[in-house]
Amino acid sequence: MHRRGVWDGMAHGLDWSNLQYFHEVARTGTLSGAARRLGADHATVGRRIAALEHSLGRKLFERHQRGYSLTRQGRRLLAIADAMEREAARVEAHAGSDAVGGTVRLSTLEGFGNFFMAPRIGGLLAANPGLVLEWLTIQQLVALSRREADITVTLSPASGARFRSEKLTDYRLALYGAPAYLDRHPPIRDEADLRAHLFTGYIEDLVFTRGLDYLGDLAGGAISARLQNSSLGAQLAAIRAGLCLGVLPVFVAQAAGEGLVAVLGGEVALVRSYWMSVSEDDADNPRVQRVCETLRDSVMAAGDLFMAEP
Amino acid sequence: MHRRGVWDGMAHGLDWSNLQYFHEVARTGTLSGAARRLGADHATVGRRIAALEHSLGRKLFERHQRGYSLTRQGRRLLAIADAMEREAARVEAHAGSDAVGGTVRLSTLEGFGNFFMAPRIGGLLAANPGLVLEWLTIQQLVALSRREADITVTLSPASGARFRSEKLTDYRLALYGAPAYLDRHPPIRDEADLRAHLFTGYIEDLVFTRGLDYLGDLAGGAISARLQNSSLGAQLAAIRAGLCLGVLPVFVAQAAGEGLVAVLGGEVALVRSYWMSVSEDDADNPRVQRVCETLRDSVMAAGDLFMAEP
DNA sequence: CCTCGTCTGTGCATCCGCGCACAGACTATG
DNA sequence: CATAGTCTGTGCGCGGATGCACAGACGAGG
Repeated sequence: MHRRGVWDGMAHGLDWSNLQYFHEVARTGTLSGAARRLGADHATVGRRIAALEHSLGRKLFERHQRGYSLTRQGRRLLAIADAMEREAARVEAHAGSDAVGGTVRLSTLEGFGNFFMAPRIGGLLAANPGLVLEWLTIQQLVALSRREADITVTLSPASGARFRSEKLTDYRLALYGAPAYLDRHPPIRDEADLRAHLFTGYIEDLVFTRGLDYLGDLAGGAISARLQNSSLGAQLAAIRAGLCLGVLPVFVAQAAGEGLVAVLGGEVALVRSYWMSVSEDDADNPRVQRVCETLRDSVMAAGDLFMAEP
Repeated sequence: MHRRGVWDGMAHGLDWSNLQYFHEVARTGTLSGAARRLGADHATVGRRIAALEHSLGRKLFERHQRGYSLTRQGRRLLAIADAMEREAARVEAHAGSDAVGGTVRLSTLEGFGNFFMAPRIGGLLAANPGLVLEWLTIQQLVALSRREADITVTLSPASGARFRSEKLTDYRLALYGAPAYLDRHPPIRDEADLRAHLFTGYIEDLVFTRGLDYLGDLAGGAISARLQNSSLGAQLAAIRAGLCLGVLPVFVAQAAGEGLVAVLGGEVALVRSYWMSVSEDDADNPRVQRVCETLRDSVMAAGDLFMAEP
């Protein structure tokens, strides 16, 4: 068995160092400049770029006499490398702060957080004067690390044994449109009629969280969204303004008030679930428990709001 | 000059490879397991973990006879490494898709996107039947790479010469509360009265986008938010529900309709700006231009909505 | 108790990636 | 035209990181 060489790539996945080199070359535009910043030789940088291109099977740079310039595919990769760089920068920044005083960090999906929980969180703050709540509203695109927050609410239980997960509730989704939109179009009688319509939905490429690809479940998957937005709030706004149809949780539509009509009421029946997860380490922290209880109790008190008929 | 060694760390920043090794050890819990997955020897993995700890000056793992377990500081680092891992995974996933047919990717801040532009985007889609719009609603926490989208709307012009930026408009912000909240509390006559109140705002740690730290500008910086949320929509919901006070763009408050009263109307006068940036490469793409025009025209047509008095 | 399988930790010889040095090409400045 | 300062690309010799082998410790299972 021979040793692993640069050109073999790694056994599993790629070498993050090469991405780091790539990022620096893309930033500075030259091998030499990147080499200076990395504390390495330009020859080394060139070799690692070549290795990365080889392992991806793609040309990332246009070799030019005066430097390197990104190809189209390189530009796409740079967006990702940028994101990694941003994370890496946090290592040094956050290294000192050990955080935590009276703060609890909670992360929830947009629908549950903004349209259900936000108006109901007052009691918790009133009853606990020392408590500061840091609340991340996450969109489907950022499958945020569960370690980033003390408590997370997501669509599926946390994998791995380091977390305790419990189901909060199931909830129903339905297809909605605005009266103005429905008046302008012929009546919709069955799923087949849907194909002629304009839809909004999540951005397909970015759907990490499994279970948010609603439209695929409709009309045999023949529907796709021409207006794709990462935010539920934007989708709601577009539907209410009468631009298009879209799938919404029933409780979100109710919270939004007037201006929404369920299309094909009974036929389109989607159900998803909210799960609450808390890290094993924090499970017995009283503050964290307090917040968990509030979430649980609020869902309980809401009765059948989540499973209501549209 | 001697060569750079593992123990020296890098000249600038840390070695991403070491983070990759760290991530794998944290995941598997053993050096040997990580080594197998990485296609390396357990001795190598152990040395690199030691090097990372040395360069950070922190102990990341508890050495145990049966494996490695994370320390408290290691757990914090893992959250970051997880995020990097997630990005790295996209490299291989996205490597194939070269995207782009008739799609344009747009990213906007939540206020501008969800509360202004979303209801006004219908004409663009109607006039361009082939166009698919991928629309990222970004929150303040994710200072998303501008390369991630074809067009971005942010609070400041893009730095660097690779982008063309233009100012869309200034906009005004004011302090709002719900009638129910204001009725329950003594009248607010000047900024000093604000100190007794409960506020919502962005998560302080995560404010990357400069210019979203509204509360710091009020009452001499003596105010801080006990309810911190990364999403404007959630803050709006909390304010409307009468839980607290908060700063909102005036046009957002107007779009939200009833249930909001401006506090200290004239005195609290905050102004920010929206900038639209487009990559140099895409500037002459007709589809991209079409979307840019729509944004420009919509803002223009809105008249003084953005600078309206509360 | 013994054996097997797993884990970490540590010398040691080896080899591969590294920095170095130099060549060739282009630009800017005078 | 000449010179100085960039840049990339390519051999070459070297040394440090790597894989290997082995020791020691622990748990499971017969």
